[in-house]
Amino acid sequence: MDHKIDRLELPKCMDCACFNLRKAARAVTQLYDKALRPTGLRTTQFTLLVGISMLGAVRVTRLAEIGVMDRTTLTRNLKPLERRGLIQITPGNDHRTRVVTITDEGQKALEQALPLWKKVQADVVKRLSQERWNSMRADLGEVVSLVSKS
Amino acid sequence: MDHKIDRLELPKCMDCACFNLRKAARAVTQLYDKALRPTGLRTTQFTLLVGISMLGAVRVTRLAEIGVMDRTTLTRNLKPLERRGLIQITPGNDHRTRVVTITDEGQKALEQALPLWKKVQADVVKRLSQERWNSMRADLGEVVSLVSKS
DNA sequence: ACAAAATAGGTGTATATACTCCTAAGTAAT
DNA sequence: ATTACTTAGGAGTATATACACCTATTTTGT
Repeated sequence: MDHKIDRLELPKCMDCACFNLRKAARAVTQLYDKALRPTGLRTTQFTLLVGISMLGAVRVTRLAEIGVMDRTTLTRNLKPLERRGLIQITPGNDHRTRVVTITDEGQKALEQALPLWKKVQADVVKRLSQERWNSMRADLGEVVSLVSKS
Repeated sequence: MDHKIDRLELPKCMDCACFNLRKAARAVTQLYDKALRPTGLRTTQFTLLVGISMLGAVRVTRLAEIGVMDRTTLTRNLKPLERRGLIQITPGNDHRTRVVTITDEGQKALEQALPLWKKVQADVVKRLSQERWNSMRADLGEVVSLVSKS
């Protein structure tokens, strides 16, 4: 019994949107994480700190929605930040909720990380060209909204 | 001491290439994983099976390179496939190497998964439009090659 | 032939991701 | 007021990801 899959079918799978997006995400993550390494922050953590700092005080579920991230994923991603004292998680007025805020330590870490992020971001955008990155970012947004409506 | 970060600095971070790529990757992964769920395969696993099936017999490091994936990540990603008997890992002629091959079980799983993948892929491409996906895929490839040359 | 260098790969550890199932607390129906 | 429903969130489990460090094997320089 030879396989029933046509030899021409499998190469098509290299066009997989999920594979190509994940691959690109892995690649840039390595680049950004390396750039942020002196701060001890991963890019995921940096992004969370930025969001928390901007929002002031935010519920867990809301923060998860913004990142198109599962709520339970966010809970786990907050752990290392809390352990390092960069954020605080306290019960909200609605006693079901938990509110996340950034600490002074967190602000300081953010100040330290910001110039490193700016450098690697500028480098990536420059090498892609600003136009290409603009259209790419729009496309990525389209992908996200497409999935949200599923 | 009020924070020294200009109020206009943080919103710029929402343009982060890493954040936007990871976010989009999370979104599509949820879509594809859901589509493949009846097979018990995650999209990552499906992609690996496709690659292994196409390449016939491939060394661990080579397979990792193709996916722009850390070698040790691949090692761990192969584990669930091996445990389910979908692939085999055997020592190569060069006794340092390990060669990965797909099993009959793996071929069968692939046959089962292929139409489900085709459906979700076609759906995504259609909703994005073929043109947009084409340009997007080219952009993603550009990102990967950009990072590889760092 | 043998020591040094290079190569292939795995383990330990830590983070990232999400599904299923569970508890607690608020809200609505009667 | 009490029950039913809904909402917010965590815990258990499993996969995904990669860095630092380790071992084993091959290649290379002499």
